[in-house]
Order: sequence, then C-alpha cells, then structure tokens
Amino acid sequence: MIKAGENGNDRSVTQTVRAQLALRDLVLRGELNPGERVSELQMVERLGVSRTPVRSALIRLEEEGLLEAIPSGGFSVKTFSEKEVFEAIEIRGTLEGLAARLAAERGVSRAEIRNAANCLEAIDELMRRDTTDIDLSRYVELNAHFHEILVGMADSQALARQLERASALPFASPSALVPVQSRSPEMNYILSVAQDQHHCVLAAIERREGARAEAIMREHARIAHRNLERALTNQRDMDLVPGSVLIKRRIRA
Amino acid sequence: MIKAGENGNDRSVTQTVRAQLALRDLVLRGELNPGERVSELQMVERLGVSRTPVRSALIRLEEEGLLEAIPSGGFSVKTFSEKEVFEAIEIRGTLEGLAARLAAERGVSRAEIRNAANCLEAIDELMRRDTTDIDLSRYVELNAHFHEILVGMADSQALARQLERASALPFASPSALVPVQSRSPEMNYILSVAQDQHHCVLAAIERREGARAEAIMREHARIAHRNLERALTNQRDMDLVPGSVLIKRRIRA
DNA sequence: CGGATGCAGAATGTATACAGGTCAATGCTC
DNA sequence: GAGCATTGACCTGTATACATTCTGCATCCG
Repeated sequence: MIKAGENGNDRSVTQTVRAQLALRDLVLRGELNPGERVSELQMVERLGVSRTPVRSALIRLEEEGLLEAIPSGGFSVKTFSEKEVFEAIEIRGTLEGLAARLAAERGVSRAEIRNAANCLEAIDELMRRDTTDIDLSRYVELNAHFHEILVGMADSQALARQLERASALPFASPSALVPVQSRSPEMNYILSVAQDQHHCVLAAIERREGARAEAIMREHARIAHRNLERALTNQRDMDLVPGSVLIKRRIRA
Repeated sequence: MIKAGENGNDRSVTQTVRAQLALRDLVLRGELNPGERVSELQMVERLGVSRTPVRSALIRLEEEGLLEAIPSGGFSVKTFSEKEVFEAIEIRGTLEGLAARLAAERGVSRAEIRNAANCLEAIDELMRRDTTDIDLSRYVELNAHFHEILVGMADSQALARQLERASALPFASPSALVPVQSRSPEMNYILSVAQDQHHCVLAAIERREGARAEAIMREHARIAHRNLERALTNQRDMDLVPGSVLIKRRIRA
C-alpha cells in the first residue's frame, strides 16, 4: 500500500485540508482508477483520518471537478475525453482574455505594470542564459506567476474565483502542458512565441487596448492546444502532464 | 421563528439536499443577515436535521459562492459590492458568448435550431398577445429556457458546468434582472431588443458565424447591466431581484 | 439453461458524543 | 476609570455508532 503524501501531524492544518490534499494527490497520480468508486472507508484507512474529514474532502473535490457524484450515493473518479480537455483550455483562455481586457479597460498602476514586467524580465533572462537546456521547472513557476499577476490586475474577486475553478483541472492550468515541449525540438521556438505574447499582452494592457489584450490571451491559451495535440499522440509526452491518467487517450498504449 | 420552506419528509430526497435548498432559501431571502456567521447548531434547530447534513450543505453553498469561510472556522453569509455584481454579469455574458461561438463553429442540427426557434416563437407570441401587461413570470421561464438551449447547443459539459457556477449568484443569472423592467415605461422596448438579440444569435449560429454569435451574447448580457443600474437607484425595483439583500447598496434606504 | 429472487455484505446517509479553540464579557488591579 | 487577565459560553473540528439502502452473488424456480 502506498502512503499518500507526508502525513506529518501538523496541528496547524485541519484534517479536512490534509485529506483534501492527499485525496487530490491520489487522484492526480492515478492511484485511484478513473471511473472507479472512491470508498469512504478505504480512504479513512489510507489517509489515517476519520470519515467526516474524508467526506468533506470528497464534496470539495467533486465541486472542484475531479470527482463525480454517483446517483445512488458516493463519488467516483471522473474521466475526461480529449474534447473536454480542449474545451477546458478554451474556457481558461476565454476567462484570461476577459481578465486582460478588464485590466486594460480599467487601467492599472505603474507599480503593477512594473511588477509584471519584472516577472517577464526574469523569464527573458532564463531563456537567454541557457538556450539549449532551459530550467523548465523554474520557467513553469515564473509562467504561473505571470498569469497570476495578470488575473490580479483585473482586480475582480469573482473572475479570480471562476478562473481558479477553470484551472482546477490540472491539465487545463496555464503551465500544465509546458513540460510537453521539453521533448520537442521546437521548444525554444514555442517558448519564444509564448513569451512574446506575454510581452504583447502587457503592452496592450498598459496602452489600455482592451480588445487586443483579450485576443492575445485567447491565442496564448491555444499554445496549450498544440501541446495537448502532441501529447495525445505520444505516451512519453503524456506522462509529463499532471493528471493525465484521467484523460481517455485516443491511442491505447 | 420562521420555518424554512416546506419541510415535507419526502423520503426520496436526502436530508443533505433538503438542508442545502432550505439554507439557500434562507440566505437569498435575507433571513440570515449578510456578513453574519451561520451557526451550525442554529441551523440544526431551524432546519430540523442533524449537523452532518447541515455541514455538507454549508460546504456546498460556500463552493457555490453564497457563503464565505471564516478563517477561524465556520461560514458567514457573503456580501457583494455593486462592482462584483457587474463583474459577475460580465463573466456570465462572456461564457454565454463562448457557448454561442462554439455552437456556431461546431454547427448544430436542424432539430436543435428548430427547438430553439420554437422557444423564441413562444416568446414572440407572448409579447404579441398583450403588449401592455406581459406575463413576466412566463417570460422569465421561457427566457431561461432559451439560454439553457443555447448552452446545450455548445455541447460542452465543462462549459455548462462553468456557466452554472457563474449563474449561481442569483442576481447574475440570465433572467434575474428581468423583473426590474416591469416598473419601467420602456419595458416593451427593452424586451423587444432582448428578443431581437435572441433571434440574431440563433441566426448567427445557424449560419455558423461564430464571432457574431459571440458578440451578440456578450451585448445581450449587458442589458442586465442596465437593469442593475436602474435597480441600484430604486429600492422598490431592487426588491424584485432575488438575493438582492446580499448586495451592498450605494444608497441607504 | 436463463432469469428472478432473496440474502449477506458493504457502503453511504444520519445522528451524536467529545475535544479543542475562539471570542466576548466580566471582574480585578493599577 | 481604564486596561488587562481570566473565565465561561459557544462553536467548530473530529470521531464514531446506528440505520437504511444498494449491490453483487448464489440459489432456486420455470
């Protein structure tokens, strides 16, 4: 049996949160078979907490979209078709587009622009430093940070919340499919394009060009489409994507 | 004490669902003061179910956006600023725009077009039948139905789910602000415009004009903006909006 | 041999007991 | 009189016992 995550008894974190994190991890790592029922009692045994926190975690994960309610009761691990993943990315792109537009129309402070520019500068330097073997984990981190800054600039709690939901599906989040590029000879090319879009959207926001900012972010998300397309035809690429076990592949390994 | 809703002991519905519906009702009717903590034990007493179902309902309502987690534990009734309501409507419009675009790009069957057209025809007839005193509840019903059909035509579970979230805030749903018009002398005018947009978006989808379909739905949602603007300055209009008690008004009554 | 039926096991839905923490009011001291 | 410590009530987080429902399998009947 595999212990799920560090079950360090931090008193600061509630059992519910711990259960939620551990359960999400189990689902994403594919230790729970997709489509299968998630038994409360089994999770009690596996996670070392009682039924109540497990139950809370199950409800939250269902709302998050990783689990599905079984009509007769209980929950099962959700599976996603290729089409659903595409749509999830499209939704994320649309909402990020809205965020960029709102930021542009509203106008953002110089400090915010500078903050975002600094983040982009860090990415630029990362790409300059080593053109052949980029530190991808660092890139993913900075990329995620930039997207967060962007959402922040929209200054809308409601939109942030909705975007959080849209990115909850791990393979739909902004950086989820970046690692797929690492096996591609075009990696630097794609990364350059993505980074150029980052620069352009920031410029558009600064100039309050809402429509342009929106269009760029939409197109930006579609890079993920291409990466997904690539991953779907290559198992080794697919393995780099978190939660990929939940996707029903078109080609059986 | 006020009994929340019909507490008919239907065995077919679980206590959890009953608690969730009853609690939502309490929140939306303003029987629980906005910002105030929602005590589990008080709800146990008020709803007549035990803590476990109440707890589940609380978690679900928090995910739904009607409640807010208190850092030290428990939940409180969420309040919304005017700005947040505007943004919620904008998000809904954006997602409905995406739905319309997807439907158009994907192409929908004749049967689906006819289904939607029938719904619009029913609205047309409703408006023809009595130009001075329209049956608003019937209009709201048909309007909601058309919006559902539209989302259905996009044929995307993920998008439907996300839109459901976006419309969970009662004042952000497609028909929430329609009743505000009933007190307006321009009611028929606004209704005509809205209905024309319905016709246009359906035509655009039929002709697979994605960009146009999207633009129309976005603008369509902005009618709600206007109604909100009106309601915010007039308490009597505001009273017609479900969940309006959660909105921090700009003018104190 | 196929289908229906009944039973057993297990799983969830529900209720409640217990423990720890938080917040507010109160009383004491300076 | 004001500020601080203390106490107490309340509230949630957690665990577990009980009830009901569902499921799957075996057996029996047609």
